[in-house]
Amino acid sequence: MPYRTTPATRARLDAVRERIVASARDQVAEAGYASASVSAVASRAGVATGSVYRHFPSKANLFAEVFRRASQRELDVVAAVTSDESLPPSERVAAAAEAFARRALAAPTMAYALLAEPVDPAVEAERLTFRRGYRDAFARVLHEGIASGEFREHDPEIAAAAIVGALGEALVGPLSPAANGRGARRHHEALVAGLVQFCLNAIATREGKSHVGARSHA
Amino acid sequence: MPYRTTPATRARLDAVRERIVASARDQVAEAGYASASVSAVASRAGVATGSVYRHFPSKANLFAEVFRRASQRELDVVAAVTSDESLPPSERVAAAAEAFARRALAAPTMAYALLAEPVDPAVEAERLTFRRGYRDAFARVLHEGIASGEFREHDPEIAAAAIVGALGEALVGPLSPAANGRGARRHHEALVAGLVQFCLNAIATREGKSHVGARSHA
DNA sequence: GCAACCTATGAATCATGATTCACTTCTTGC
DNA sequence: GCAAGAAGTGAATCATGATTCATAGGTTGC
Repeated sequence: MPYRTTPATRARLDAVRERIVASARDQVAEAGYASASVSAVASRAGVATGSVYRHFPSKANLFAEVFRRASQRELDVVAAVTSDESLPPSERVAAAAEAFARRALAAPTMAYALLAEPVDPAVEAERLTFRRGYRDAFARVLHEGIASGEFREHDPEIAAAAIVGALGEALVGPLSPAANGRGARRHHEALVAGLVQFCLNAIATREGKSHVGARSHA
Repeated sequence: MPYRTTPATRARLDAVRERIVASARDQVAEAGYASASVSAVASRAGVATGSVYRHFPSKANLFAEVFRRASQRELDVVAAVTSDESLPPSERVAAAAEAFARRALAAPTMAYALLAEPVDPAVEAERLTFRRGYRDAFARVLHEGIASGEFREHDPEIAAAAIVGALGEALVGPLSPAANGRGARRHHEALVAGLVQFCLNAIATREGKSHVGARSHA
């Protein structure tokens, strides 16, 4: 048997695969999904177009992984906040909304791609999965808050979906490619504060303290 | 001058154009934008593929018109409600949210196409225009409600965008092609009521009456 | 009926970009 | 160094679906 892949080769292969994923991610982060053709990604990664297909069965598959990883990172942040038992539910909701918005505004092209840019159906499926993840994360803390009396009676699933939608929609304007350079820090601060307030108002009972803190989760 | 288009010919031409628009609309309403190829629309309208191009410079242009008309009808309903001076602001918001949700649920495939399905950039632009329209309609009534003290102090633009997003996101699940046949009337009623309540809570001051009426705007 | 000149047709063409594949270039174990 | 086989290459191929265009069929005014 004159050839058998050695661990060293395996490692090099893995590194190339990783470089392709990173290149795809960077391409999306810099210029959006629309700009991310297979050959653009390949040449950015320093490999030939065809080589991409030695590591991924299809473009859709590659980008599903790219989106999955990027979305997971975002979801992890939000989920960590919503399940932080050291805080009362209302503060968790506020901090999670704030983290979501702040991080999106800090990486607008990527956020737009993850949230709203037209993508392959397979990638869209990935997106839907994470939307549900956000919904679930919010739904859990809403449930707790209702049980503790801190939040009004309501269907946590519906309210959670509404919160996710409210955050997404209010951010898509500022994030969209059309809104380039217009976003002064000033606007962003008001936007974040307004969104946090909106979410809290929608769910908290009256006496809820109106947290608009500046805890950073970026 | 042996030929000059007569009014009769003009009328026939206009009728064909209209039939093409209607066919395109019906195709989207029945099977979504993805199914609406130029030839599908043409054959549904009973004309040849090429004939479509005698009335529209491009597919994007045709569908921009289709989306514009359909969206305008929806927006008109919502705007009529939000500007109905015979009602207090909170009831206008509630009725508008309810109308939006109910109408979307009544025509799910079309609603999904108008709200969330991937479309041509030119059509997407049309969609954004109408999103802004909804936002403006809500923003106006929010502004009034704030002035009258019925609503909390807040930035009407941000809250309006959040309301539009909340409605859209919470509806997209039930509307999406994946959610076929699952939607019992029962669920829909709870969803509509939940959404109306969410929107009202988000903006009204505490003493606001919690309207969950069944006024039909379908 | 006829010249002039629209309108309709739908198969062929184009454009885009993903995917393939015949070939070249490494790696490995001996 | 060499044979066996893996990995890399990138130009050619494919797929999809919008768009064009040479041709056929209608209208109009006289």
